[in-house]
Amino acid sequence: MKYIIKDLKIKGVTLTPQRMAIIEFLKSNLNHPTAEDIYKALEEKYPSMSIATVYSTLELLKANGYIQELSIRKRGKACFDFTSKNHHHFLCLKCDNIIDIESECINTCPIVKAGQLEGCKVGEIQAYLYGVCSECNKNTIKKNKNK
Amino acid sequence: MKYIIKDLKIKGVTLTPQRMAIIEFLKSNLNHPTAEDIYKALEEKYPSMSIATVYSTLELLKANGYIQELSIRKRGKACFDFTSKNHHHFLCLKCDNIIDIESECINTCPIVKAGQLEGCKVGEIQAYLYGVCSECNKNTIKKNKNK
DNA sequence: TCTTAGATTAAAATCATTTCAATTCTAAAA
DNA sequence: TTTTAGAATTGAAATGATTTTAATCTAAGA
Ligand SMILES: [Mn+2]
Ligand SMILES: [Mn+2]
Ligand SMILES: [Zn+2]
Ligand SMILES: [Zn+2]
Repeated sequence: MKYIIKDLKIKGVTLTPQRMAIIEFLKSNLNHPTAEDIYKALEEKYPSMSIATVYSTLELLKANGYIQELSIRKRGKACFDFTSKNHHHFLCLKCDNIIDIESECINTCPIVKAGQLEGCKVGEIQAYLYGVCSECNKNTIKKNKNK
Repeated sequence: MKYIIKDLKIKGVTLTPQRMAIIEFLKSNLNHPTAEDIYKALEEKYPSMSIATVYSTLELLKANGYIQELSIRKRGKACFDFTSKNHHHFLCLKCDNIIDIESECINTCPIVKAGQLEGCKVGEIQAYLYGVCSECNKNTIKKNKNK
């Protein structure tokens, strides 16, 4: 974790209290928070912080490869993932929770290696699955029983 | 193609000229147009058409499973795909073109079948790849040679 | 013809994100 | 330590995609 701080310093990035707080928050909240989530969580401790700072810091962290931005919510807010590791995501359309899915699938995906993308340089990959999570499924079953 | 018209009629959906035009446009423009693309393309023939009609028709078609909505552009416009077939998408970050990638990968993806999603009901799957397309790569090479 | 539900429209509203100009902070030089 | 220039932060305004609203239109049935 500390390596980010060191790393950013080496790159000449100024580590302001606001940036530190945002990094700290992301580090301990791996549940894919939105910019607003971060802003609201920090406003008690940093009442003067602006949402613009949150966005610019997220941009900075993304540009340096520390976080990933997900556009899993169609027409909704972006959310952020404090990792550079490739993995899938599942969005529950009932409770809006996002579940991480670890998988080699993406990296070993035959498409990326050969096939329809000759000549293309592939950087980022995001796979989004949509449905109803097990928790919400349980609740649905309960409700049906009560009828 | 005609089956959609028939299908929608059976479902009791009114097929207005606007809706027909939008369906027709989507049918012959499989390059993932945005709502605005559709609106602009049709405004000559239907000068009175509203962008709200485009959005509501897209919603209707999506709800009935005729089109897919892609959120591949982070913080950008949604775009639409006149197919229910599952496939990947590649977005070129230089020219903004989207390339279709056919693949069994998604359906046969081991994650979906077993693993971390027990109890979850998975509906839609979208995989987005980001990078530079072969065309844009060529241009980059040319530019470098001229230096 | 009259009625009614649904569809369309233009305009206003919403909401996430970005931009802007003014102010404040940081870090390095003097 | 003081100065200073550049970078970061702030609050507010602007932007842009999408949604909502209220009025109007249209087609089918009574
Ligand atoms: Mn994740
Ligand atoms: Mn496609
Ligand atoms: Zn759920
Ligand atoms: Zn390209």
